[in-house]
Amino acid sequence: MAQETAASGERTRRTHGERTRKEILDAAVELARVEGLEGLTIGTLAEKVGMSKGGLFAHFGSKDALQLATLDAALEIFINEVVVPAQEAPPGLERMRALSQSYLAYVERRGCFLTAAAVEFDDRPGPIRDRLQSVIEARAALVREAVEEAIRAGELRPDVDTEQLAFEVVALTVGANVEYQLSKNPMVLERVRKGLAAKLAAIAVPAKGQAARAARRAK
Amino acid sequence: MAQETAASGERTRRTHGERTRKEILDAAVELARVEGLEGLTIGTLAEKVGMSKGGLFAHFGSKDALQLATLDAALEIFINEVVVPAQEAPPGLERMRALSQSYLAYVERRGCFLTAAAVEFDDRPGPIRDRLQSVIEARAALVREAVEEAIRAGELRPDVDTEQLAFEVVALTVGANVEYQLSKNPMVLERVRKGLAAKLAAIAVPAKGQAARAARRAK
DNA sequence: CCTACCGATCGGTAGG
DNA sequence: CCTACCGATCGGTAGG
Repeated sequence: MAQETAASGERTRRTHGERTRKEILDAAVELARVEGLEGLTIGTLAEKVGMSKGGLFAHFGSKDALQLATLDAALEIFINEVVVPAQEAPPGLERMRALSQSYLAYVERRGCFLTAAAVEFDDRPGPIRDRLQSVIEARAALVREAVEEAIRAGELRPDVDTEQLAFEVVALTVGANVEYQLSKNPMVLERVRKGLAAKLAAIAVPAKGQAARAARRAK
Repeated sequence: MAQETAASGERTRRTHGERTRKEILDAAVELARVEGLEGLTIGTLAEKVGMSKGGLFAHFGSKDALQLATLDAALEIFINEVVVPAQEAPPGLERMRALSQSYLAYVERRGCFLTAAAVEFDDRPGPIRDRLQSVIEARAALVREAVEEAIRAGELRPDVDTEQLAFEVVALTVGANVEYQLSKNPMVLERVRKGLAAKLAAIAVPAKGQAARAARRAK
């Protein structure tokens, strides 16, 4: 999925250009993580990658384009570190758990760029806000799918409110991210894990012996 | 609690100075809600309140001081709109519900300034970050107290993990705030309310008839 | 990709 | 509280 061999004729030139762009965007993501996408500055970024302002500017054409490209680069990291690893887990309950685990590991390593950008741009109409809205909707859909798979697989009760559960899982982890970034208290991460585990256990279809009782209780 | 009659001798002059400062800070909070505390600018703020840059600057002495004063003004609003109304509810489970309700109403009206500032400053060491950390700790303590009161009043099971429950309530509402600010989808607020209600119901000491069964189940 | 520049705005100062 | 100013930096342009 990741490997795609290009015709080697043009390779050198294009590879160079794309590497430069990638290096710029890696630095931009790192800078924006601290300063925000609005605080991201062409001058500071140029200095960080050892390039002139004009030279760097030529890569993007406007600050808006730089911000969008930076957001996309951050989303690529999100996908690589959160979504892809979870996709390797079997669909259903296990994938739900894998998604939460990989998200929390990502939060612990670098903080959730998506959350930071959403809070920064929720009052700034424009292409960045639009993109964030659709990405956040896509994330919710991803979790909903995992919930639906778990129901189809008979791992979660069929009467589970899919949207509601997906919402709670996302909100809990996002809220934990906010608190963790400020406090860096590892207990925060432990508490989300514990809370999520308890929540899933409470609505899981119980194993063998308890099944009859559970069915009666659920009516 | 809100009314305090001052000696009327100096009233005019002092009242004027404080009203000006209050007007400035009200405008600052409004501006910072959109632009962030870092995006808050002395020039823009001066223009908004119809004052010269120099004149406004003299009120605070530095941008840092202006940011801190703005944060404090926003916290005062938070206390007035979220904490105080909930304090009028009887301690325990009802106060927990009142806290969530007033917080969600505040979120619906204006968005949570605390969350926005926390996300903006979680990577910026300094007095603002320090203040945010202590305020967020104070908020957690407030919720924990309400949980403990509910346990003492016999409304929640005595084996409830106080810290864990307080964490989950706060994280869920904060996560919902993030999503709501971006989507403005009223369903988000409904889902938090539903999620919180279900969570509390699940650990509440059940009324009369169910008490024995619940006790056996909890073991 | 560079240098050299533009007008605008930044936080802050001085003098009144 | 004002005017007038400071050096630095902003996003962006031009010409190479």
